[in-house]
Amino acid sequence: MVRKNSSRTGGLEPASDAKARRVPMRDFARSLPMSLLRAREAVMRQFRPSLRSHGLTEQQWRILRALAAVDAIEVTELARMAFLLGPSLSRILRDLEASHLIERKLAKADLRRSVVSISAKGLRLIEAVAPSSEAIYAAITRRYGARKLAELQDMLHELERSLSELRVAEDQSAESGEFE
Amino acid sequence: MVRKNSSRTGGLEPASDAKARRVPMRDFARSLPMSLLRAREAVMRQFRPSLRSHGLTEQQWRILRALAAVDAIEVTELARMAFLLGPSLSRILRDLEASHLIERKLAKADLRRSVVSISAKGLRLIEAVAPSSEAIYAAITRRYGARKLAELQDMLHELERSLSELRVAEDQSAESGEFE
DNA sequence: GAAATATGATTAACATGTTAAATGAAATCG
DNA sequence: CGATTTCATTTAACATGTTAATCATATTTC
Repeated sequence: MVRKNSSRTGGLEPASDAKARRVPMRDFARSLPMSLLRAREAVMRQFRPSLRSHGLTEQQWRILRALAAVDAIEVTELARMAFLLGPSLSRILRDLEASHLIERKLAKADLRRSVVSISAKGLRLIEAVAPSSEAIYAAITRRYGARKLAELQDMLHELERSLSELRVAEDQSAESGEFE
Repeated sequence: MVRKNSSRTGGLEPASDAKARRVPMRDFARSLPMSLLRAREAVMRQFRPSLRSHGLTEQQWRILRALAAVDAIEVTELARMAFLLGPSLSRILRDLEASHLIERKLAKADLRRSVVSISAKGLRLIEAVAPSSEAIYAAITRRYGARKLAELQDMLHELERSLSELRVAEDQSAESGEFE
């Protein structure tokens, strides 16, 4: 029910032929991943200039904010909080530490782990950025509507929750395709 | 109204102090950007293994699908369609061309522009990937609910639309903060 | 129509995403 | 307790995101 038309057009001149859509599928531009990507980009476009004017990337800001919410935290837990993969986090922590925005020390009980915390300098930076960040968030909320925004967040969390129960289909080719 | 507590804690031992939150702000993990990021990641986690088994990245797949929907298209328009920045697109097109999945030629009327189209090999690849891709999308729709999914997409598009009218505040520090 | 300006596309440089492999330390097994 | 396995983190390698700069071609201006 998917393989619409097997238009094997042979080796034709690609631009001087029919202008009709070849493999339509589910109108690509309106797919869920694209909708989510575009919406997130529309939001981040509002924040990036402010962060950038303070020399911060989006991810660095996420880490500093996560650290500001706790006293100290292990790297793995920080990755979960800031929703970053280990390798990204590892690099960013190295740079933030070099900038003296965070501090790091080994866990006494387990030398594999290290514990990260924000520095006084990092806190000052957060306090410098927070006002414009809050103002932007408030402007977005005003524009879109606080009620609708809360509803959207609920639906996003529910999407995330329901997909967490869906096992990913690894080698689809070897399975019959039906799961449940 | 933002600068909650200016807890300039001096040069203290960062881990042996209070465990209370220092700069709470808007509970960071539930911010709109994080919600959108997490939701999108939950969705893409379903698709990536299938794409990967065909040697495709998410972005390469977006480009091929966009190209499959048209006969030929200029690079700038393709960037708009696939929602990619010029530099990313430029690199990916170079690689896709080297793999003979796309074809490229100069526009006769304007030698600055080039026109891209999908190749027969590219079409075959799409037809090979589409079934599992459609199956995954169908599974997501079943799980979350078709009605709710459509509603979510509407809300995302409305968010994107309403933010497009919000001018970004460049140098917040130099402005009085109110816009409208 | 030559100089200045604007535009389409690419390249450069640096940061992050993504998967695999490596490294070092802790836990487990025999 | 020594070998194996597991675990936390980092490094490696490659692809993309992001902004600035470059390059070639078009357009505009005088």
